[in-house]
Amino acid sequence: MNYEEAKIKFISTWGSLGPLWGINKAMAQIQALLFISTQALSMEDIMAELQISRGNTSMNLRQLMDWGIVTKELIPGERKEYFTSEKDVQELTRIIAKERSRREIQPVIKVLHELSSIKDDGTEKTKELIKQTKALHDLTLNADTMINKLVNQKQNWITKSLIKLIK
Amino acid sequence: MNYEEAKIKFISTWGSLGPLWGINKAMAQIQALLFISTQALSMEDIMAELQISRGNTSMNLRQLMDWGIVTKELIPGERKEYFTSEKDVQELTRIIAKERSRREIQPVIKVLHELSSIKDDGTEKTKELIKQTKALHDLTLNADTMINKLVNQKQNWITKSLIKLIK
DNA sequence: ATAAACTTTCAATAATTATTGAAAGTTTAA
DNA sequence: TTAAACTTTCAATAATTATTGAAAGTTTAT
Repeated sequence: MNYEEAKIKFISTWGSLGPLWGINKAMAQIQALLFISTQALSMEDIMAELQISRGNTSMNLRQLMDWGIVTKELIPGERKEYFTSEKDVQELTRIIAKERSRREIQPVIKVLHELSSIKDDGTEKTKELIKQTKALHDLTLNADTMINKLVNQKQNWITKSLIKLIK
Repeated sequence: MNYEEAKIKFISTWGSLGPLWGINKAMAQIQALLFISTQALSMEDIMAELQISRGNTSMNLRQLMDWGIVTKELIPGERKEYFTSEKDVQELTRIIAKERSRREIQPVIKVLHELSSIKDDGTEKTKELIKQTKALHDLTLNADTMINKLVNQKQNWITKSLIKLIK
């Protein structure tokens, strides 16, 4: 496998993994392309490389910038805007975990808490609802807290954690 | 908020969370319904409660059974099949984590490993590709290993882990 | 102020994914 | 063996989500 083949395979694999961490295919592919690029790329470059439209490129770049994964880079003397991706995988992980926690997990925790606090009318079904939503609330809250703790330790978090846990 | 309102809210909230852990809305809703139900439900019951078609119900129940989250329960003297969900959130977490690791994370790890092993032709771009796919490979592998370790400790895994990590 | 170089927006369209419902299939009881 | 009770399958359709491309917007140089 040569460089070009490997690059294509990387972009398509990483793109298909996108939905797993909650971003769409094009967005993941743009990020993948920038992630392995040795220099900042213009919108034209990205469009040409991924064969996607200008509008699509623009919108997805915007989203990636909102997430803080991609940044604009202005090259002196150049009119075009150039883009680069965060290159440190640890930092990438931190950003994604934090964003997903905020956007998706927190609201669910709130609802589960609310539901587990409804008035117990003494019926079996109400007791079950309270019990189970409470269990999910505790689990979700704990998992979220743990992920954030792990992810906020900037250095070698996974390695460190593994050593502590597995030993 | 009374029981009925709480039930509806729970099912819809949990349903919307489905995509986050990789299952579709109807599937998540069926699981949610069974999760808080005090007895096993028939296909008719599920269809009526969630207002979804027979085919949809059948297909999604099948998938949930494939995942090992829902089990058939045959009630003596009854012709219909009845369904129940795993009720223990820890066990639920273990099943989901294991399945997702197997179906989605493992294949990506394999590809990343393959890509990080291409021949270094000495060019900067190839070096960068190798370096970055290797970094992602290591991260993904470590994260996956850690999740599986955590999730296989059957008892109080999150609590235990938190104590170790935060202290 | 004007025009060239560039980016963003968004209505239209395409692609994907979920859902339906009726026909085909299966199981059980008599 | 037959028929009733039930489940599964799958082609058609609906709903959702992603993508395009051209018009509108913005910035910069002169």
